[in-house]
Amino acid sequence: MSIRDERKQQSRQALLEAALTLSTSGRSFSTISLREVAREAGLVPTAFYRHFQDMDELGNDLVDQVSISLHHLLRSLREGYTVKAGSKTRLSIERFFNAVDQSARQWLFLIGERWGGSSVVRDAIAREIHFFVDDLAEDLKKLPAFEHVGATQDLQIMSSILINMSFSWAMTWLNLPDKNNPATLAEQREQLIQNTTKQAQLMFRGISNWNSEAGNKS
Amino acid sequence: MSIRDERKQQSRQALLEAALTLSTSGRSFSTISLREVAREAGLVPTAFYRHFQDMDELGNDLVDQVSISLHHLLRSLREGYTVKAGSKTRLSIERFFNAVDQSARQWLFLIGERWGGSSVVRDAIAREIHFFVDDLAEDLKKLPAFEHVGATQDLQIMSSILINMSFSWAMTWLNLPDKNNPATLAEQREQLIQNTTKQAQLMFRGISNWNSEAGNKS
DNA sequence: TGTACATCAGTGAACGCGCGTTCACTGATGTAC
DNA sequence: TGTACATCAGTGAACGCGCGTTCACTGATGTAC
Repeated sequence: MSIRDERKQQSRQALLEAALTLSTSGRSFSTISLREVAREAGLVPTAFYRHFQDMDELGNDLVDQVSISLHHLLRSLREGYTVKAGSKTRLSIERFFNAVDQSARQWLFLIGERWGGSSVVRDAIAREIHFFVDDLAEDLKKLPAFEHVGATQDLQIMSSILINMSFSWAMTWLNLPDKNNPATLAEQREQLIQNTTKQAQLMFRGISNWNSEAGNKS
Repeated sequence: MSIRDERKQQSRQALLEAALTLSTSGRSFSTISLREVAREAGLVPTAFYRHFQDMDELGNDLVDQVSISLHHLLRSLREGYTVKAGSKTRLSIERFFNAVDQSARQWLFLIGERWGGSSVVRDAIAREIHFFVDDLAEDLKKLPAFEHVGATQDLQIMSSILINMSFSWAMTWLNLPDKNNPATLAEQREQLIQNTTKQAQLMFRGISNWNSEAGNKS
């Protein structure tokens, strides 16, 4: 890549970074302006147009980039899990929250903008979440704990629950340090880890008692 | 109430309605302007200030109003459930989606703004969801299916899962009629009802195999 | 009941501001010979 | 290798627009007597 192309990519990346930071600092993607993004990236507003047609295009590309990064993260989390199968649920939850902390802005963006004010971003995220679910279902199929789940469709359903629950967990975790804390952050975190662990165990109990043929009771 | 007060309340309500409609028509609360809300309500922008100090105050009051309406709806749904205990899960899910359709704007607002761009609205919604969870936990305690769940904290956890899942279900349901539909709306709905029913059954299997003392396996 | 004054929801003009977008430009980097 | 021209990321001035907010106002409704 030529010097010129390299610098162009740097500016482009600076714009994407700026947009990600601004949309996850208490505001949302649809409330930030093109001029703000350019300013934060250290560029003049008009330079924005050398990289994106408008904020919609940047939003779409940002969803792609954030999704790739979270996809890799989830994949490595799961590989750790497969290798150490039989390890305690709590440990997996702790690993998950640790990963969430390391990619906090990405999680805040993806979950916060899932039902956000930009239809372009919403659609792009829906697409990516669909991939996440498919990919997880594919992996679950290989786990011993899921052997008894016959129907592929049932795996998809479980995968979809897990993804949705993990989004709730991540967002709750990331929103802990607000409120007029009755407890310290460490105490609140310990409490949430325990709650989340129980939620996950509840799920796995449901799964281990699953029967793909007759699932129409109660 | 005097004629003047009555008319004032009508205008106030028109502003709240306008804000609710505008923030659930593909955009979000933080992207709509005070002037738009006034326009939609049939008022001049300056009249807005006779009712609310600013959009934050309107947002806060809107969360209150929407929460009350959904609270009543959920309560009546649950009463129907308690009376007809033992009825099929699928029927409950169908009743739920029916209720969601009837209060579509309220659901879209509450779930969409839960992680939205306005911090005032986000905080107000967090508060209300906390009430929802407490209230549901209180009700679960009375159901035969939950008798064996000893710890009050465990009931809170189950309640919190159910609330979060029902939000996912509602949002998925309300977003069905988009996408480049490979199937008709009716087919997509039938599919979603089946999936959601299975998800609920999975949950209840986890619950009926729950043991409050030792929940630390797997 | 009728009159005289007070209240106050809604009006309309005006303001300064940040916005998205256009345009002609500059000067460093790339390319052809 | 050196020169002459082309490319194009980034600049800076300018535009028209909708915004939130102020202010003095109007006229229907409420209140006191």
